[in-house]
Amino acid sequence: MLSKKTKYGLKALTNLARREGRTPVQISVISKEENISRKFLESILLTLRKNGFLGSKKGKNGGYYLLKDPKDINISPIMRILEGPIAMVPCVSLNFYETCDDCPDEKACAVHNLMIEVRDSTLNIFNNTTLADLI
Amino acid sequence: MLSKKTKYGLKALTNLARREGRTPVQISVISKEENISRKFLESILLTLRKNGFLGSKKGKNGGYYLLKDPKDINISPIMRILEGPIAMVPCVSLNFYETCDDCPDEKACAVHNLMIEVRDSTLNIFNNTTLADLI
DNA sequence: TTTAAATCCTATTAATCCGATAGGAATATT
DNA sequence: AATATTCCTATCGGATTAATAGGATTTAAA
Repeated sequence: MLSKKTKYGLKALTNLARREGRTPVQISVISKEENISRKFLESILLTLRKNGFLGSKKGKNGGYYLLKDPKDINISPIMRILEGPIAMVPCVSLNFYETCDDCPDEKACAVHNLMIEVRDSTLNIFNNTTLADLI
Repeated sequence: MLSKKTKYGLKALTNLARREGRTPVQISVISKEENISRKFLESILLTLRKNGFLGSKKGKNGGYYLLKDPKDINISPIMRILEGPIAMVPCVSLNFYETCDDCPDEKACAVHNLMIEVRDSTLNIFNNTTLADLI
């Protein structure tokens, strides 16, 4: 299941992507438009900014804005920052790999190989989707 | 992320599928072979049996066994019983549908449409995979 | 017929994660 | 100086997860 954090993050990003200019948009504006708890959204936008997906401006007339053109923002890294691993098991994760305690031999594990398939097909979608595609 | 319940359930089922006959196999045997907590596995096998994916025999020499040939056991319904929805958001789930509180219009939701794609590609894999394929 | 071996069933627990909230510090504009 | 905003850290309640406990029930075999 996708966390609300990820869902809200994506919605906020597409909300920004839909706008014409790059003037900062305040949290409260996005919060209202997308029906997202203001405080929760605040923490989400903060992590997106810290990870280089958003710029911000403090103080009056401040807010958040996209740093690049929506068509140049791929969603895979966004998914990884907000949701964590794209893979369904850590032992097939490309960016968050962990061994399994129970598995003596990964290559022989039925679940492992199945989940590689799922990971690849999901990743294929994400890698070919930009914010512009989401609008 | 795939729950351990699902992972263990799939491993237990493939363990049974790998065997020749249909004689009951005891929980403790599977538990040792697959490195799964005995009690936890017990509860998993119980739900699999209650949902028609396994047969069981009580008492001495009892245990669990597959009811059908592994090649006739598709994993999609197993995933749904153990893991719940295959979709990443309830609003695109075929079997566990729920509306979103925040979304005024599903069809216009960027996340919704993206997650339909992911659901379809994942489901395509599950629908075309049987226990026999997992071995 | 007794004993042992197994599943069946319900309840409980400890730990973790998630969504949300609180409250003030820092900063920019007017 | 006043106001509006992001920034930051901390916390909370509830849900979920993985695992455990303990006994009831059933079956096979000695």
